[in-house]
Amino acid sequence: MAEDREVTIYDIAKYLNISAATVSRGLKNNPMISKQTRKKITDAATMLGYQSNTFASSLRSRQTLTLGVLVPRLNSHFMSSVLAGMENAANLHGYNLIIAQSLEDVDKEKRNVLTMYNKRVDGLLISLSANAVDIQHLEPFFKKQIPVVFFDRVHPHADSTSVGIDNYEAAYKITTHLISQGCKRIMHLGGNLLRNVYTDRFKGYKKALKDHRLLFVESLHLVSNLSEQAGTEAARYILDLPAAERPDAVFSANDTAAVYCMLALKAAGLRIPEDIAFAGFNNDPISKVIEPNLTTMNYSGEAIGNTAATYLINHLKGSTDLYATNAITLRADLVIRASSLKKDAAG
Amino acid sequence: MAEDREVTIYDIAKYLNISAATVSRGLKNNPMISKQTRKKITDAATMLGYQSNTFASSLRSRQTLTLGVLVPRLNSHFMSSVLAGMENAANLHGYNLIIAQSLEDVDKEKRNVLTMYNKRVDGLLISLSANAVDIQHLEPFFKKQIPVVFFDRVHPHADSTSVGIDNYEAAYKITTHLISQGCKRIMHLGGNLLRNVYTDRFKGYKKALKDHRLLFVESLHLVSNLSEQAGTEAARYILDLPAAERPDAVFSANDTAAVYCMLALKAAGLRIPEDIAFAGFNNDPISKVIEPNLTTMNYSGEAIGNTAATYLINHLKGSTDLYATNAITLRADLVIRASSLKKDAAG
DNA sequence: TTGTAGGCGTTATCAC
DNA sequence: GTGATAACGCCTACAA
Repeated sequence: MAEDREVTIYDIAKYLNISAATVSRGLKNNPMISKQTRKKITDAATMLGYQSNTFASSLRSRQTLTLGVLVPRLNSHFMSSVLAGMENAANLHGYNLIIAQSLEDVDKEKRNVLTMYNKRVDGLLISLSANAVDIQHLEPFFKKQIPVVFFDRVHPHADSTSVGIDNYEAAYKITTHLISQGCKRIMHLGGNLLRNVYTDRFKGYKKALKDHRLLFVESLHLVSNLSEQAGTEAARYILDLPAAERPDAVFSANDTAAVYCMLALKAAGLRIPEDIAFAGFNNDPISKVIEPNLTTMNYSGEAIGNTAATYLINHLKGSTDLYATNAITLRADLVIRASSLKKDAAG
Repeated sequence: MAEDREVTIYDIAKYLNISAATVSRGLKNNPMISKQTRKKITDAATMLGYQSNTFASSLRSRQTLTLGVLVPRLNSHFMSSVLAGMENAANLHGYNLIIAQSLEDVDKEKRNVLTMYNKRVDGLLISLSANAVDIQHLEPFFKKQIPVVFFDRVHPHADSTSVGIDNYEAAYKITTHLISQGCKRIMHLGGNLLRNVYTDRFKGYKKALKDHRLLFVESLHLVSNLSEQAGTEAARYILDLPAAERPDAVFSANDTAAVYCMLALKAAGLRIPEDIAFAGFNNDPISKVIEPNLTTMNYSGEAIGNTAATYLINHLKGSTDLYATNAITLRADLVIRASSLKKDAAG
């Protein structure tokens, strides 16, 4: 019963007594074909239940209308916002997304890159895994001139563009804000220094200290994966410090670590911001729920995703030269909330 | 300079003075081919920079090693966990994920279904949009016997399987728990009743009321999209109620609405759980950050995603009959936290 | 164990 | 405007 062969343009052609070439053209609304036949074709197509075979088409036309997306982890608030933004942009232009995660593992990242290549994605959107030392594994793409756009965790490369925010400036602003609140011993919870987002935040933090004549203290710089657990451990670390060496503020490179650090310190009886002020990064939903609300850096994951995908697609459509722009920097705004308002709390 | 033609199995064949067929076999580790030639082939492949063309292969072999994933929204904690679980399972078995979101819009969902079909995904994983009345639009898949697995927001269909939790029982447990704490006027913040997850939670809630001789009160049943805003509006609604008609507990069908409702009520001076107890659903990260911590239903999005994808893949590989199982129900556990512990709070 | 030949469904290139 | 024909890169009977 079940007819297994696909309905092809040949079936339509036969049905209408015209050539397959004409059907192919008619289906794509090629203006060379008369309005009449075009209508006949589309009608016959729906009535025969025709559905175009994308990869037969891809094989011939050398484009897949598919973008590869490679992220460290799928399940973070920030990343899912980015994906939502990308999906919107892609969908708008008739592109699809094929998505994989590296789980912060370069080897998996490498395999994924090759898979994307084998699937002949038209372009690649990538945010690097924590421990990727270089971008050697992207060579196949560069060699074949398949456009690559980095987002968030970027890496400079002549044949690509990066989309992100100015992490240096953002961290500088946050740190300066804490200093303006009277904080003098500001701890930094940072991420893996192989990634620009974390080195830049670290540098911005140090520069702000320096500009305000505060000493950078090694023991107040912790590097971790910024997970819930890392936040809790940071709290333990702080509590174990001699009273005189305790920080009077914490600037965390993400909200998760900040919030879990706060929770543990609160449980230990410390008052925030009186005893210790806090600032995070990302404007994650939890930053608006924790008490006191967490001062943080707000920037839109959706905007980053949308921008990166749109830029890539425009390039593919030939309306933009990918290499005209090396970096696209989106805005990030300091959102001041109670967790860092030492002066108000005192007053 | 840039040689634009792809490196194909013919290039390898020519290079080694063997036939393309042998190369094709060798590349797939076909045991018919001698170990020696196999090695020669793979060596030549890497040295020539060969990368297999997936869709040329797909065109011929009629399988894409790609699964379509269709979700209402990408950017929720639950959904991104699901995706992470699916990606793990898919990756493990050599499958890829092509992902799209309907943004709760049936029409977009319909278009996406067709795109997935045109891309000839080997199987479809779908969670329905809020306002999908039927699953007429999945017919192409059913007709062609392409397996479909529903997850979370499911829909009964003879030719598919569903993966989710027992929402009815979960809601029953939650409501019973609130009743056991002495609550008598329990409000329910529910979602769109077209979706099983919300009708089942609603039914479980009503059944628990009935079993404990409590009246179901229409005015204590709100239907919304369960967003932050919906939570805040629910609080407004509660505050506007005459004192005698106010609920003494709220069971929300998700944590987001619960938490934003709590925040607004707290801001208005109500005490939780003394004045009004709370329970949510999902065990979202915010439920552990809000004060008091939110009682909720815990179930793993990753497990759901992983199970759904694994099941689908096993079916594709022929090791499972898709229709042997109509529904896979994963466990969900009540996580009791301070927000619902009226008795403790009183004591 | 390997080679030959034809076809998967579409589109590009010429013709007319 | 439309038609013939040859690719695109790979796989798989069948033959050797």
